[in-house]
This record gives sequence, C-alpha cells and structure tokens, in this order.
Amino acid sequence: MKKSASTQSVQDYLKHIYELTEKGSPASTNDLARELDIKPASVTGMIQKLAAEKPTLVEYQKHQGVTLTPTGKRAALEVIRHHRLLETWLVQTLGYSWDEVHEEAERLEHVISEDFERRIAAALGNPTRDPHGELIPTADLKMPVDDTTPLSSLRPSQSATIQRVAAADPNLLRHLDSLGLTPGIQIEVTEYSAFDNNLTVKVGRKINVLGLNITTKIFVELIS
Amino acid sequence: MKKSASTQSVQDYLKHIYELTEKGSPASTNDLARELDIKPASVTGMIQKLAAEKPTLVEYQKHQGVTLTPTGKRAALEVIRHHRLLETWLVQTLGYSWDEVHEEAERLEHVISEDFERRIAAALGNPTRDPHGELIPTADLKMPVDDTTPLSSLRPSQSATIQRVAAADPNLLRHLDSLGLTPGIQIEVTEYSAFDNNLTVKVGRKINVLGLNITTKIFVELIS
DNA sequence: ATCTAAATTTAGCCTCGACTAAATTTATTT
DNA sequence: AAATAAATTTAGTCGAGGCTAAATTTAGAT
Repeated sequence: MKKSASTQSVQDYLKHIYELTEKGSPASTNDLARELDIKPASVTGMIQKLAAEKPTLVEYQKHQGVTLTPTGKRAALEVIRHHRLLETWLVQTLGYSWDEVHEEAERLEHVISEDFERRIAAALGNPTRDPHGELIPTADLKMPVDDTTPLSSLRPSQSATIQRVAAADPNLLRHLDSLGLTPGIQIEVTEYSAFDNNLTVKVGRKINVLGLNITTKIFVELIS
Repeated sequence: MKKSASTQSVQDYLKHIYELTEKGSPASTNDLARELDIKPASVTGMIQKLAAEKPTLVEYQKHQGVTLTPTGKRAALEVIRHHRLLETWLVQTLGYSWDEVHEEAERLEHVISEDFERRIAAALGNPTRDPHGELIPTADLKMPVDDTTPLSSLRPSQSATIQRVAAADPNLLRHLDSLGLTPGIQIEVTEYSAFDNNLTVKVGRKINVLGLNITTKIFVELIS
C-alpha cells in the first residue's frame, strides 16, 4: 500500500494560485490566504517550501507574489478538471442542483484516481462545461479559450445564449435558477437603463430586470 | 468553512478495529498495526489518545487490546457502509470490475457526505450486499446478520447460491470470476475428496475442482 | 522626500500522527 | 520456576502545516 502523500493542501494552493493568476499578475500572499482561509504567514511558509521542492511547481520572489510554472499549471488544471467533471457528474447522475455540488466536489477532487476521472468523463460524453458553464480543462490539461461576453455588455435588441454563471453563493444560484437564468438558455435584451445600468431581459415568457451585480456574473454568446 | 478535523485516520482505526473484533476478542496492537500498515508503537499512541477523547469511541486496557464502544461501532459501520455502497456503485454505474473497486472506494469512503451516501443508496435501490457479497450496514447503522455457510462445508448432491466471496487479492478475484464463481451464481457439489479436501463443483456447464484455500472464502446459501 | 498604513516575511511555537530505540510486560518452553 | 521469545508500551524525535507576535518591506499620501 502506497504512502498517502501530503499532496492534499498543495493541490489547494495550486488551484487557487491558478485562479488568482488568470488575469496575468502573480497571486499575492494576502489573496491566497483569503482564498484558502488561512493566515498570510502560513501562506508565506508554504509557498517558500513549495518553491524549493524538486519538481518546481511555483515561481516565487519575496514580496512579488507567486506564479505557476508549466508543471504547476498542469497540476492545477488536473484538480480543476476533477472538480468540474465531478460537479457535472453529481448534477447529471445523482440529481444534485447546481447550488449544492460545490462542497461535495471540493472534497472528492483530491481523492479520485485518473481512472475514475476517465470513466466519468466518458460516461458524461466528455463535456466541455460544468453545470455553472465553467470550462472543463481537456484530458491533456489545456484550458479551452473562453469567448463569452458579460451579459452587462449587451444592449436592447441583442439576443444571446447564456454560457456561464460565475457565481458561487448558493442563495444567488437558487435565485438565478428561479429566474430561468441558467447555461443553455436563450435571452433577449429589451431595455437598458444608463442611469442604474439595469438590463431588462426576456427569458422565454419571463421579463426580468437585472442589476449590474448580476449581469457581470453571467457570460453569454451572442446570437447573430 | 469548517475545520477539516483529523477524522481521516481515526476512521481507518475504527474500521479495522471493527473487523478485528468481529469474532469477539479485542483487537491487538500488532494486528492493528499490520492492517493499518504502520508500526505497533504508533498504534499504541493513537489508541491511547482515542481512548481518552470526549465521545468515547474505544475501550482500551494496556496489553489487553482494544474494542469499540457502541458509539465507536456506529462510526465504524458508517465508514463500512460508505465503502460498500461506493464499491457497489462504482461497479454498477461506472463499469468497474470487482477486483478494481477496493482501492478507489478506500479513498472515497472518508470524504463523501451523508447526502451523497443517501443519494447513491437510493439510486442503487438500497442494496444489501456489495459486489463481493459483503453485507452493507443499514442506514440506521446496524450490520445485518450473515446466515451463510462456507462452501468448504458442502458435500456431494448439495446445491447452493453463492452469496459472498471473502477475497481481496485482485488476481484471485479475476480467477474466481473466470471460473464463474461470483455472488448470485448457483452451484452444485458433485464430488468431495476427503484426502485433500477438494470439492468438485458444477457451475452451469462448467466443472471446477476447488481447493480448500478457495472454498473457505466462498460463502453460500443452501438450496433446500 | 518623508511618513504612515498595508502587506509580507521572520521567528518561534503548537498539534498531529507517524517513527526508532529502549524498556517493560506477557507468553512459551524447557 | 527460570529463561527466552514475542508483544506491547514508553520516551524522545521528526516533518507537515497551521498559528501569533514582531520585524521588515512596499506603497500611498502629504
């Protein structure tokens, strides 16, 4: 029987570094600490150890934040692939709703085998997006490019398909679900208020007035 | 977010204590160490801490081994229920074979939620046995009574249904599978050799001669 | 250019759960 | 009943990965 390795937290560090560095800049100690729900001093310690280890996963310079090496990025994408495949699979085969899956997937993502990953991916037909519409890294660990636009940028007469809902709060997710605002759904913008940045949107027969706080979290693909 | 608690290894201790104490006698330090693949001294340390904790899970007296309290037993059955439901579910929904499931279930059993447990139990129709025929503890954490007989006790002319195959070695499991000796299958004993304790058994159209080493691991229910 | 506030790092400490080596207790054999 | 062997426990150590408090660095504002 193999040693179980302390790869558990490391995976969490890598995953969050990936997310924090997506916009190009290094991940700060503080931001990482907030994401991981631990103290900044602990992050510094862990990052310093990580940066020193044999297969170099992260690049680190004091006070400058941390970034992933190509190897570290692959490791992060592996975890993210696990997470998103698991969410998809929990929703599709066990009837979880999109506001319930995150926590469960968070725990499972660290312990499933590559074999398990392959099996659920195949069973689901190698999906490209999870239930929130987040892109699932491919089997060879590339993150597909996202060509969506925030709903907040649409204006009257434009129609679009909702691709992604970048919200984590379960209450908000349930609310959006009740408004019919879920991935795959088609919408049409009918009004725009420059004053408060609200959009009026038709979803089927429903008419919803959506504030900025929501419209920046919904990403769509325009229908020409 | 909750603290993740060091309940991981504790669950392993409880599970193995449960198994070792099934025949009535306390689990010895040495046996536990072998099962857990750690050194006896480590077991002593952990058991002493466990025995001191607030919800008392184990009963321990120096040099006398360890047993489970009712609470500890419930905790053990919870893990075992997780394990066996997971094995069943991996086989039935993801196409794992019975020689592949153990390792994966071993890792998953510690991280699934009670909600997840309920969902797979329901999806599987609340099964009572796992793919090896092991009894699955009920939702209220009782271990059903096992009324099977070892195949080794059968004699010519007796027919039976295989209920349980108490083997862990993947090679042996694949071998038994190739002989058709899996739970649910009906067999009939045609010969018995008192000399070497071999049984000749008809499985469908197959005739197998089975040695003691195998016949003590297969448990059956007689067909009257 | 300096001063202050915020971010980060350092230093030292703690708990967990393993380990080794040595001591002790129990069991077996003569 | 003593002697040896086997099992168990004790004592002390280690690495992981957190934490706090204090020191230091960077950044923003006057």
